Amino acid sequence: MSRSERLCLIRGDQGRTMRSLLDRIADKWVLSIIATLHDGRLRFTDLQRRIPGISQRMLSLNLKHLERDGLITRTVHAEVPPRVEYELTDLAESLIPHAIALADWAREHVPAIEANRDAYEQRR
Amino acid sequence: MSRSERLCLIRGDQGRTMRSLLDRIADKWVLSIIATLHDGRLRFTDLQRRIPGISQRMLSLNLKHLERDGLITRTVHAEVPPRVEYELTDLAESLIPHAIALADWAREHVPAIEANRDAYEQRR
DNA sequence: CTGTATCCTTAGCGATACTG
DNA sequence: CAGTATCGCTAAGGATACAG
Repeated sequence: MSRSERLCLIRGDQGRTMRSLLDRIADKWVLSIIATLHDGRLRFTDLQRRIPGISQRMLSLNLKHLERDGLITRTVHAEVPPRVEYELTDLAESLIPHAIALADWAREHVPAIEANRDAYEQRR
Repeated sequence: MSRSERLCLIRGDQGRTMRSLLDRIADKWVLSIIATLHDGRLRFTDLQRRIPGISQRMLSLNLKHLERDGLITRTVHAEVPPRVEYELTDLAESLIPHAIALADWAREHVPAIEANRDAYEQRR
């Protein structure tokens, strides 16, 4: 498949698929949650402690969305007090290399972007 | 650099850089603009015509942001009527392979995600 | 042709309080 | 412990009108 054919997926009506993905992973907290769960299975409170700044509400909402999309599993243990554990699915794992690739690009190039931005602000 | 070190860039305070990138490229229209400009230099109206649904306001705003960040160049030709052309910088070009990689992942896996979502909605 | 300004509605999200 | 419910603020974004 040609480069431009593959690019087509990014835009127009064909871009629905790509948008669907971006809408999911670009949420403010989603990548933090996925990266944190990459360490292994964790329960609600552990996640909240490991992700500084996230509210209970946002953690709950995002976990539900990720579960709905099949990116994490939610396991309830029949205990008192309740214990609920979250874990990445293979689907989510397969996304991690791409996240890392993007992170690498960011590490290399974002400083240049921020320099451009600062210079731009100076000029006005 | 280890996998978990590279993942660290995604979360917590170290994640500023990654967020900065995501905040840019995950905007509703940014990837469409970049993909469209990948065909070559284009002027304002051409861009608007090739990106269905984008409003004049959003195109203008996004182009300004992308220029500010050094991802596109803006060239004004001294003519009447005015002609302004936009073009990707090398910085933006270096991002394209990653966008394509993500698009490929989306093409392969988003159908599964949407199937999961539908099944989930059925259950409730 | 290439934008900017203004208005307005909606979506995201944090804070807080409450529940099984 | 693991959430849900409610409220209120803010910012994103579309529509429209206007301007250089």
